[in-house]
Amino acid sequence: MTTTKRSRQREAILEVVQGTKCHPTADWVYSEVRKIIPNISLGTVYRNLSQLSEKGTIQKLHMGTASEHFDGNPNPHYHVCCTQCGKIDDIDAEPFEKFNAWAADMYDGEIFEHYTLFTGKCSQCKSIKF
Amino acid sequence: MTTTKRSRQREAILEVVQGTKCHPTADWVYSEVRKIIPNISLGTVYRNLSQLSEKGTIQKLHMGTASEHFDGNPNPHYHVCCTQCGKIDDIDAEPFEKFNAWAADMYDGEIFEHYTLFTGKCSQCKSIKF
DNA sequence: ATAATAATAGTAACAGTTATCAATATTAAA
DNA sequence: TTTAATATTGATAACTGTTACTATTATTAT
Repeated sequence: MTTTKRSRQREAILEVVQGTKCHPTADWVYSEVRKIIPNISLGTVYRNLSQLSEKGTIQKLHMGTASEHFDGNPNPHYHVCCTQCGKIDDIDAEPFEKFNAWAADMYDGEIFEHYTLFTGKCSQCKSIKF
Repeated sequence: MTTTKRSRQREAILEVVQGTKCHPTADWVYSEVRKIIPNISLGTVYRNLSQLSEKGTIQKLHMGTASEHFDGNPNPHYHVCCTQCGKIDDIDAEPFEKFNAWAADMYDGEIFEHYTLFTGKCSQCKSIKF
């Protein structure tokens, strides 16, 4: 098992991901990190985002879109995608375990976990009169 | 709004998707449809799978993998991905509406729907002794 | 200091998908 | 039935997000 060496790039990437609630894509992280390390390469961003999510420091989120999103909060929690503005909000709550039990009841195999994405309307969009 | 003309290609594609429970990718559909129409092009398969899922005849499933999967059953239902063999099983049940209510309770916006993928072990893998 | 090697920048390659376009097939109307 | 209009096709190029490659640089343990 290969040891890990620190790098200023990885630390900057982690800071960017942990410093936002926007659940960014690799490209967004790249453009932000370049403000700190202008000549960082996109490959480095991808490499470190993968490494960090494999280590469990951050999360990789599959939003059903072309590109992956990342979340600086490694704890399992749900997300709501606003159908109006596209914003991804957190729902900070423990996993809804009853759901697994409910599914297991209708499935002849075993159920381990569930990955859920909610759609909805965020509070800002909700309050816009039109 | 542009009208639709029948095509033997689209009908073959639909038959293939409706004729399997394996939740195939475009590539799998392509290789199957070629048994019926050997010179069909991959672009045609993609084009029709998109069109059919936009029309609501089939479903496009985001499995969090590189390629999209399709489901000949257009009715909303859940899926379980076996962590051992990768098979995607159906759970034929109505959406678990309580889940939306539960989420709405902790969210200051509105909740419309949820998309869930379960992980687990399918019945075949479950029965294998090792 | 030095040696070992993890990480980098830069770039090419890759996979899945979408776009382009001339030729073909389907449909509605004459 | 021809004809005209146009949706669809096969073939292929282009595009996007991501990963792989490689020589160079940075980090760490000795």
